[in-house]
Amino acid sequence: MVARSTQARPAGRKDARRNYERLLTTARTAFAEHGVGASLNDIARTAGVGNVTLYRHFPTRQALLEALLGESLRGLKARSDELLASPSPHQALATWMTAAVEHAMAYRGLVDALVNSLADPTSELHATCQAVKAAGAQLLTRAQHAGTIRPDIDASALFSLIASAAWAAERTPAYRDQLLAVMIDGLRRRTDEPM
Amino acid sequence: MVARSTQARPAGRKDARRNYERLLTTARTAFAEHGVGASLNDIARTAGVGNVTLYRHFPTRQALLEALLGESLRGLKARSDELLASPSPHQALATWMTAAVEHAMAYRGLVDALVNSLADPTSELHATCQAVKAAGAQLLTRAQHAGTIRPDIDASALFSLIASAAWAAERTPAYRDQLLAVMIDGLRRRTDEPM
DNA sequence: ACCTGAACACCGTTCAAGT
DNA sequence: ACCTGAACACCGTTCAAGT
Repeated sequence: MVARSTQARPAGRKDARRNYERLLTTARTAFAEHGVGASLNDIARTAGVGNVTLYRHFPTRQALLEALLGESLRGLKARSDELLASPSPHQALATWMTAAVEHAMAYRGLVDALVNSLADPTSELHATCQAVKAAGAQLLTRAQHAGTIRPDIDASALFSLIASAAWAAERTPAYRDQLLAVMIDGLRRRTDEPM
Repeated sequence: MVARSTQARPAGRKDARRNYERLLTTARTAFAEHGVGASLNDIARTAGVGNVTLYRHFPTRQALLEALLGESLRGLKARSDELLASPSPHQALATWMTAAVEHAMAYRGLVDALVNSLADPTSELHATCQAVKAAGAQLLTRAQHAGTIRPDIDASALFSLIASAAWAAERTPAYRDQLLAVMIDGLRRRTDEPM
């Protein structure tokens, strides 16, 4: 298990640390306003920093996202651990899926970045997304073992489902709960064939 | 009902018509290769045409997409009409949803464009997407009337669901059928509460 | 009427220097 | 060590002219 901390706040020169923090807070507001596609040059400019300084600290956009969201996303693992102790495996999975969708909607366009990074081992977000997927896998297999969730679904399919819900909910927020309800219901193991 | 034909092939000067056709075929292969985000300047260049010529024929990227896909997308309306005559309202909806997902996956990134255009009345794709949504609505309400589909879903939610399936399937094609199966199953009206 | 090449303001990325 | 401003090759869009 290679769970090394990605919280690598630089401990070097004082101005370097100051620039690092300024970039993070500027990026946070820029992403919140313009989505994850916000101009990086713009972020550097409003942070009062040369653009190359931004690139040195965060070589890619995904590195910046990891620095901003890694901690929160890794919180989904802790949430999963908690829920594993709850009485209803089915309800635990549903609750966690809802939380995961919320996390993936932190910024406009974020879901795309998350899904892309899961498919790209060189992405700085890759390990984080894999951890989220693994956290979901625990709850999924427990619910499958309990017999309430269809057994043909694997962790990757669950991740895709959550991502697609977040993607749609980002565009039509009014339908967020309904879309999630449909998907969670669709995961239920079929016991009847009435139609 | 404002269903005027959008097949407005220009009937003016001969070179204008030739450029129009060249742009269409070039755009088709460019979108197929690079997704709907393909460079428009590049398309004009390889079509052997000035970039402004492209913009005159197709003021926006969505206008180009409409010219390329409008006919095929409007085919979903015809398909819906056919399926309205089929014996099983439930199966008819499921079949049409599958077809709609396939249509939305014609080019990489297309689903995004379709969903955006549905929310934007000024888009050249707007009317086409609304027609698709309306086609789905017919099958939806028939199935709801038959009692097999949950009654709280409306046409917009169905469109969101189809779009999200297409979005996810574009990234993880191996799960396409499974994601669709989950969603279609989730639309089923709940008759039991076993859990 | 319809066309084209060049310009414009952007983008992410990389350069050559500065202290 | 760490920084910056300027350059590079792109993008979509618009310009001033051409025939």
